[in-house]
Amino acid sequence: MRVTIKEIAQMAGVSPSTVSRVLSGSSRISADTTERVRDIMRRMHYRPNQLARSLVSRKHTIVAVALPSAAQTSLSDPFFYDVLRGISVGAAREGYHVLLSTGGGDNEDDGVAELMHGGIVGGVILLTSKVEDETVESLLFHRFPFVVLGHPVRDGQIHWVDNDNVAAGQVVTDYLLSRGCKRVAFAGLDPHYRMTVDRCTGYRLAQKAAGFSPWPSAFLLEVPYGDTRVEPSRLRAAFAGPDRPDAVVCVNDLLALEVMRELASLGLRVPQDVSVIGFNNIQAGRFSTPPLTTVEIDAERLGQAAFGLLLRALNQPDAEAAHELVPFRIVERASVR
Amino acid sequence: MRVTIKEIAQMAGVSPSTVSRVLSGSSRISADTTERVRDIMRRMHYRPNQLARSLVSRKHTIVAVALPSAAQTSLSDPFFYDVLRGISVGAAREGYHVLLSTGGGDNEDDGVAELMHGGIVGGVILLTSKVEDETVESLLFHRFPFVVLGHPVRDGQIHWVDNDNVAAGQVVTDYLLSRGCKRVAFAGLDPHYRMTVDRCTGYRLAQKAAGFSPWPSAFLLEVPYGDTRVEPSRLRAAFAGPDRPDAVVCVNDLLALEVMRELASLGLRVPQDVSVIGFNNIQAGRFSTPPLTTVEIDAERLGQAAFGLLLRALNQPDAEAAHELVPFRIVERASVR
DNA sequence: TTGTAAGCGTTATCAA
DNA sequence: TTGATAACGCTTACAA
Repeated sequence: MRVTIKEIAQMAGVSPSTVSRVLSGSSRISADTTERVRDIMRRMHYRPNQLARSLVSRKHTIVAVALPSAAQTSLSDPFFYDVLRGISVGAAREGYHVLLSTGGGDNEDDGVAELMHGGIVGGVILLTSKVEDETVESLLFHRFPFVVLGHPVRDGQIHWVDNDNVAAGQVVTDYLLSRGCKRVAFAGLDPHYRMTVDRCTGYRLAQKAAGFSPWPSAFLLEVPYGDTRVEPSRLRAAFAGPDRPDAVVCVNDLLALEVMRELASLGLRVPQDVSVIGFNNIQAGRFSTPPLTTVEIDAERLGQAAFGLLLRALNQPDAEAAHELVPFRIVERASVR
Repeated sequence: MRVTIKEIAQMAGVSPSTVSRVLSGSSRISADTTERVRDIMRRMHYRPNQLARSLVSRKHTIVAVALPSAAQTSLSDPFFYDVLRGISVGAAREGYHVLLSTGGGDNEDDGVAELMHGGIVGGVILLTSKVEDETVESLLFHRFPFVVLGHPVRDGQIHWVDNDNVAAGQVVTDYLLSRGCKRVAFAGLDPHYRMTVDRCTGYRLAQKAAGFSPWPSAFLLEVPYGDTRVEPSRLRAAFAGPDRPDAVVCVNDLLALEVMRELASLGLRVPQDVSVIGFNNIQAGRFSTPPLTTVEIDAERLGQAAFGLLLRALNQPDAEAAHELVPFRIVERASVR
């Protein structure tokens, strides 16, 4: 049997409420009793029962992280782990616990609804890359604290953290151009996913700003989100003639790695013939040949920032929605000439 | 305000206990009321408060995963992600939630103690690779359900899952020998970590069984657990003379990748001059040059198995300690000749 | 088949 | 500065 507040009270010869006050550091308790109670708590290895505690106080010490419904997908993307680490670090520092929610198996809304009404957690961080309106609407309706990781489409009164993906797309393209590339392709656009759209927008802005006449439409390689490779025939087509691209911006590292592989099989050398750059700075990019130049988006910091905003939302439920942009930086390796 | 069991009861014109019985699917309730109550619950989007529920029933719907104290370390090893995925998948299927515990920052025992006495979780899976006796003793003493992932030193009455690391070391070495390697080195032994010791034992057994006279002691490269590379000078020494190894078994992939890199800088070709094999099958191994031959230890399945055992421990607290060995297999790529 | 009442371990509101 | 007492939302004997 676990030791409870009552037993501590009895042993100390005080009432449970006094013990509770000691626990919460209430000032209006004599130093004497405080001392005595503290001592007994230590000796008995007493820990307050968090369940009982939050049941009555309505303060929660757990926050949930909602992963995209397909646990299989999300938990194999290193990106999510870095984010998760950031969240746990932030949470641990503030005495919070992190609950993993993989979407319950059924639909995602259901998983989040369960979290909201289940009473276990006080708030939730949505990692789901394609935030479904229904989920967000429902969260808002119930005034349940949440933060979205990734710039949502409807970004009115909601907390979110993200990189500035437009800027990132632009910076990356500028970088390529500054290294002498003249014809830059873009791989990985999926119109349904804002992140890919934003990076592509940046790419276009950079191109325009540099005064290039539009590149062939074959340079824009769409890839359904989550797919790890460009359809080979389309890639080959884009890189066929003499007017082929001399660089590719890839929307994530995994895609970039596969593109490099495909390029090699076409007899094109990276970076001599084609420069390649990715996003996310995954571990595998350090070991490829050549090592992949990429953008460090600082997923861990994204996670920490997300937790930070959630904490704020928890403490000041009526504060205005906040946003946070986490800086990124290019990691120069050898896949760009 | 969240809808509670009382309101449902009132709306249905029954008592709270009746609603509770409907909730738990008690048989002794008329089909009529069951129907009516169910209907109202649906319409009101009612969800039982898990906190209140487990407070009184002493049944928990959350299990914890205790990561090694240094969250930084563990959450950057892909192995842990795969394990985590396995655990969440298993948990989700059984209606459980997974709580991440990064060890609270201070010492690890403290984190686990918090979990035990905090009343939030019903059991814990220890991922901590170097299980500290104190933690385990304390868990046992309090009869708190737990499962260790990794074969613990003192494996008496405790649940654990693991690969058969001795067998794995043996199979891997046999594989190398069968491909014509004659002088096999071993990198990554750390006497404090059973996993590395076991794999090394297998390596030795295979060597002996194949009838080789003992290889030079320089072939045994110790590396502190967690370190990602062999000390370069020692590696160079081992691969100096004409009697250098023609193969290396590396205790994990990251180490193998770094060894390959180092070997290249010594002017040795993989696999023509030296064959390299790793463990864990991390993503980066697919993209190295040459792609890394490795052992798939099925971390995800380890995770699922761990949850399975924990579930059993939760339901039958007095059952005997169970162990489970998860099969492994060699993933043949190009780093072995 | 259903209701009443007690209690899970804590906090919070009154009084004292 | 402290102590009763009533919740929090639920389950579960014990009655009816």
